[in-house]
Amino acid sequence: MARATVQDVAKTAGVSVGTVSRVLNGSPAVSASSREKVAGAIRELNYRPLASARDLRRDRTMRILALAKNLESPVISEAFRGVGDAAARSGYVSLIAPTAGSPDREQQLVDMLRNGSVDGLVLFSPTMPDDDVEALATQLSVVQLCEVAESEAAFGVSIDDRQAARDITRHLIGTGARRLAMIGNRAARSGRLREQGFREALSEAGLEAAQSLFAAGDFDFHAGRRLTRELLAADNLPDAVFCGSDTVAAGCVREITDAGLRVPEDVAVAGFDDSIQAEMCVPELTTIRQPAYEMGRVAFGALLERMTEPGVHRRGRMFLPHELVIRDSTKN
Amino acid sequence: MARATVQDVAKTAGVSVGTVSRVLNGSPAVSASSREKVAGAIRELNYRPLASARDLRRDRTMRILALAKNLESPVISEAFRGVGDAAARSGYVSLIAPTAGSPDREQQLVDMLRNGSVDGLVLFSPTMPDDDVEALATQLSVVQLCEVAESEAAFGVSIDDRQAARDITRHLIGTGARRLAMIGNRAARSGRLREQGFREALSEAGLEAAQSLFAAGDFDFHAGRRLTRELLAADNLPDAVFCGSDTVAAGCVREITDAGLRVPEDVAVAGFDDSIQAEMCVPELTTIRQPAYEMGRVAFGALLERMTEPGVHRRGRMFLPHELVIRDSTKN
DNA sequence: GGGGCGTTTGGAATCGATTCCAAAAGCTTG
DNA sequence: CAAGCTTTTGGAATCGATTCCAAACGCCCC
Repeated sequence: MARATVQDVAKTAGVSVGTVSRVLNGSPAVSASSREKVAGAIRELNYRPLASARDLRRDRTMRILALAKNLESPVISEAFRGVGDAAARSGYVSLIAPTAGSPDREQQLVDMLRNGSVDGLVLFSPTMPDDDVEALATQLSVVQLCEVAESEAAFGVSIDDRQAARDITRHLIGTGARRLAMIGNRAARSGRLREQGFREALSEAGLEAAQSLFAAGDFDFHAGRRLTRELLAADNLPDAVFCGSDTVAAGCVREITDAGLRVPEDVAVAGFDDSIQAEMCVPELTTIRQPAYEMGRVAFGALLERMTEPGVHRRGRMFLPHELVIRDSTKN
Repeated sequence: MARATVQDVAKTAGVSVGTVSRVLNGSPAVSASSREKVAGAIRELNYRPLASARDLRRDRTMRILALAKNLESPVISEAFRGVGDAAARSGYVSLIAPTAGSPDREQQLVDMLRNGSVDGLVLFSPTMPDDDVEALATQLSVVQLCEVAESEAAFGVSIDDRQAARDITRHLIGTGARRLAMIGNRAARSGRLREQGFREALSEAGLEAAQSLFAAGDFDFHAGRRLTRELLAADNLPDAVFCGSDTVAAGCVREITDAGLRVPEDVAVAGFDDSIQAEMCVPELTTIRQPAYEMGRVAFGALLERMTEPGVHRRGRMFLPHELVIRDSTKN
C-alpha cells in the first residue's frame, strides 16, 4: 500500500482536494459535515501530508538547524535546549548536526539552508571564516551562538567572554595569587577573548603572565592534564591557573593533585562555563556561569525575527550577563 | 533578488531546463559546451536546486533523523558520531533531535519520518511504548540503538546489557565483595536488563542484594549522590556498589569519600559505559566499555539496508561485544 | 549527397499540497 | 418567491526539479 495522497483522501471522503486541504489547514470555510467526512478518510487511510510537497508550495519548512562542532559540551547541549524549547513554542522543529570539525561536513550542512531544507541556522562553533559567516548572514537567516564572528553584518548572542575572564582573573588575584598561568584555546573565538580578558586583568594589577599554554587539538580533560604537566615541569610554579573550560580545569586539578600538590593551597584553579564538571571535580571549581539556556532562547528569538520579518536585520552582538561562581578550588 | 530556479539558469545559459537538470545530476548525455554554459549560469546566478522540489520529485530526501532523550550522555554522542560518519559515507545527512523526555516532542519528530521529511529514523531512547515502536518499524525505516524494545518486528543494536552487568558484578564478587548494592535506572530498558544481570550474578554466588535503589527522575551525578546517601544511612553498609552509569558512579564515589570512607578499600564502586567520567573520577572507575561508535555505524548500516532494499526487513536484536575495564575503584 | 546511426536537445508531464477564482448552495428578507 | 447575501465547494494553476519521449543534430560511410 503506497502512501495516500490528498487526492485519495478527497475521493474517499467524496469531496474535492481543495476541501481536504482546507480541513488540513484548519480553514474556517468548511462545513462541519465535510470536516467530519475528511477527518474520517484521513484516519481510514492513515494519511499524512507529504512534507516536500507542502514545503515546496508554502516556500518554508518550519524547521531550523543548529550546527555545532560536537555535542559533548554541556554549554552547547544546554543552549540547544533553549533553542529547541523556544522553537517548539513557535511551531518550529529544531534539529542539530555536529560538524566534527570537518569543513566539508560543515559546508554540506550549511547547504541545507541554501537549498531550503531548513528556514534558519544557528551557528554554534563554526570553523567557517568570519567572511563566510558574514556573507551567509547577509543573505539568509543565520544567528551565531556563543562563538561570534567579528562582523557587523551578522548577529550573535554570547556572554562577554573578555569581561568574564577579567572578572575571574581579578578574583584569583584578589585571593593573593601573583604568578598566574592560563590554559587556553586559541582555536576558538571565545578562547581568544578570554585570553585578552586574562591579560587585561593582569596588567591592571601590574602583573605578567607566568605561563600561557594553548591546546593544539581538542580542548578536553586530557588536554588539560597534558598542558598542566608542562606547566608543572617549568621553573616557576604558578600559584593560580585560569582554564578556558571546566573540563580542562578538571584535568588541571587532577594533574596538580597527582603531583602531590594541594588545590587551592598550593595552586588555585579556575574553570569556565559552570557545567556539571565543575561540581564533579574535587575540590569543586570556581568558574563563570554562562546562561546557556537563556542564550539559546534569545538566539532563536532573533532567528525567528530574521525569518519572518524580511525588513528587519539585526546586527552585531548581544551580551547576556555571566556570573562568577566561587567554589573551593580558589578559596583562600 | 529572489531565488534563482532551474528556469532562470536555463534562460541565462541559453539551453532547456532538461539540459540544466542533466548537468546538475551528472548525466553523461550532455555536450561539453552545454555543460560549461550551464555551469557558468549556475555560478553567475548563485543557483542551488531547491530541496523540497527535488525531494518531491525523487521521493526521498537523503536525510535521516536520530532521536535521543538528551545529548549529554557520552555514549549517545559517540554513537551518533558513528551514525553520522557512516551516513556521510553513503551520501546521507544525519540530523539529531532531543526529545527532552516529552512525548509530544517525540511524536512531532517521529512525524518527520511519517511525512517524509526524512528517509529513516534512529531511535536512541524513546519514551515510546514498545508497541508503537513495533508498529512504526513494520511500516517505515527505523532502527533502535542502545535501548531496544522487546519486539520481534523491529531491529536494534546494543551490547548485551544483562551479560555485561553480570560480568562486572562477578568481578566485584571476585574481589571479595559480599554485601553488594546497586543503583539502577528502571526507567530505561537497558537499566532493567542490567538489574537482571546484577541479580543473576548474585544468585550464582549464593548471595542476596544488600540494597537496590532506583532513580526516580534523572539518572545523573546528583541522583548518584542522593541515592548513595540513602545507601549509607541504612544499617548494613555495602562493601560494593554497582551503578548503572559512570556519571552516577562518580556521584556515588563522591558521597562515599565525603563520608570519610575509602574507595575501594571500604566500598568498591563500579560504573557503566566507560565514558570520560570514568577517567575523571578519583579513583578512576571500573566500568563496562560500550563500543558506541561502532554501534552507531552498524545501526546506520541496517537502516540503509532497510531504506534501500524494500524486500529485506531485518528483525530482532544485534549484540556488539562489550568489555570489562578494571580500574582503581574496585582493585583489591 | 543521402541513408542510418548514435548523441544531444527541447519540452511536456509529473510529483503532492495549497490557493485562488468562480460557481453552487444555503440563507435571509422584503 | 425572487433578489441579494454569505457560506461552502470544485477545480485549475502553481511551486521547482526531474524524466521521458520525440525530434533535431552531427557524423560516418557508402
